[in-house]
Amino acid sequence: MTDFGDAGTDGADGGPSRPGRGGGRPRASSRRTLEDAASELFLEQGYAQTTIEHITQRAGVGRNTFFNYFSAKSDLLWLDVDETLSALPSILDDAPVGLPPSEALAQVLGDLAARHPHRSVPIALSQREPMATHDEFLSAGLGRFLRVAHELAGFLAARAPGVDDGLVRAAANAATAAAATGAGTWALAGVERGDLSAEVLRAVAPVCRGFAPVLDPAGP
Amino acid sequence: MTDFGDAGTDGADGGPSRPGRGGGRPRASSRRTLEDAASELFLEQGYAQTTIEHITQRAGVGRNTFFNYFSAKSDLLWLDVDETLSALPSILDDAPVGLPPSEALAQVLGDLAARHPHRSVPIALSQREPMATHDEFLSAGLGRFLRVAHELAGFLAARAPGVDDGLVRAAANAATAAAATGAGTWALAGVERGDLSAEVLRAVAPVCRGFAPVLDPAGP
DNA sequence: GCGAGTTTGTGTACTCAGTCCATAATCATT
DNA sequence: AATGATTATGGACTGAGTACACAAACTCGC
Repeated sequence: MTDFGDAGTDGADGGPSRPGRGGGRPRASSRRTLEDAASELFLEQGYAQTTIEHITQRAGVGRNTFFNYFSAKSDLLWLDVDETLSALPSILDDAPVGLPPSEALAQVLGDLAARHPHRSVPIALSQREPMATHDEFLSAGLGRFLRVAHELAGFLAARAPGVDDGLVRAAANAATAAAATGAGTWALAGVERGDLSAEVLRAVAPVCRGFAPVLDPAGP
Repeated sequence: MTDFGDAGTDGADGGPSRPGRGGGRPRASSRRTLEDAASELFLEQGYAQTTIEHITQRAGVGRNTFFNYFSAKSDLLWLDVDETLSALPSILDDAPVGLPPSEALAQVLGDLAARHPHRSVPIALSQREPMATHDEFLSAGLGRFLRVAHELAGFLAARAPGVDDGLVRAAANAATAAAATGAGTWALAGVERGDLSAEVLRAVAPVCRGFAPVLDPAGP
């Protein structure tokens, strides 16, 4: 359950707090090493069969070091997703102010999807069959879902003042659910998947259309 | 992670499989006892501080008996919710066939909410502050969300043949998210909350309106 | 160089959820 | 009774996550 705000757009760091960089023992370049070891092991034997000890052994570090870089095993399932999601705040800032809220909502989610690296399907989904609907997968997924929805709700509340708070949150949650659905169908579409952004927009558009009369100030 | 199909509309049983009832050691009426013990303890000391051993000790049964009735500690957070959700299949069956799919979707969710006992706020939400966004809460919540959404998607797919499967799932997921949002605001609305069904419909209606042009056969 | 402060790595020990398995208890049926 | 089915229970185990103390490695000021 990392904060997904620390994934960094460049792959430089992440992991323990490194505020001013004032000295101290240097990292053993462990985070990337751990990610790679975990990816290998998940491919070889599956997520459930891979223990944290396995991962740290292959990475050549102690077991506790794992928790210096990740707060849960399930974080490993969403590595690329977290990096993409970390861009959400800046995308929200960049959204043009002239746009009606319902359209801005769709555009923001489309832009976020466009930022995702092509062909990068999260391990969570490649490991979906063996783990079915098991707890870690679900917990980690909903945690991310709620964070996105919460940020969107704040965005909408600022752009659509005066609108009932319950409806704002309903719009944010429904849009997030639709976006996640679109991303899911894209990820599971096999080798020749199309554009992630297009798929997300296709799923989100009806939701935004439906909430337009509620969110937007005055219809045309 | 019980199947939430076994909660039974009458409070009779639930727990281990009891297909034909052909004899065998009778239950020590433990399920209800466990529920009560857990509720007391959660109120007294909070969810996180209450271990399964505490619950079973107060209930006067062995620790393993707990897992005869619940598959996870987090099941205790959603007791009434599970009972309400178990009515979904029959509600789906009873939905009038003449209705356009988008309207049937809204009606089904409203009917489901209407079935929920008044004033019954799930423990999950009363324990929300102390446990914040902790894993068990999230995992259990998303599991239930996905089951509802999956059933709705099947319902919609049958009622709206020919519609793209991705859009059907997007509609089901978005509607479920909106419904859950409505239920959440209702539950957190304090002492004088209004009608759950009305709150759910208010949140779901825009989603269904938005998906109407996609789902319904031929607009007027 | 040398110590002070800081950050990361790591070993030990612990709690607790959840699983597995063997066995005892209690019923209905024959 | 003997049998079969079902539930209760105890013991042993795995593995995630936490807490804590301490060692290792670096920077900076002196």
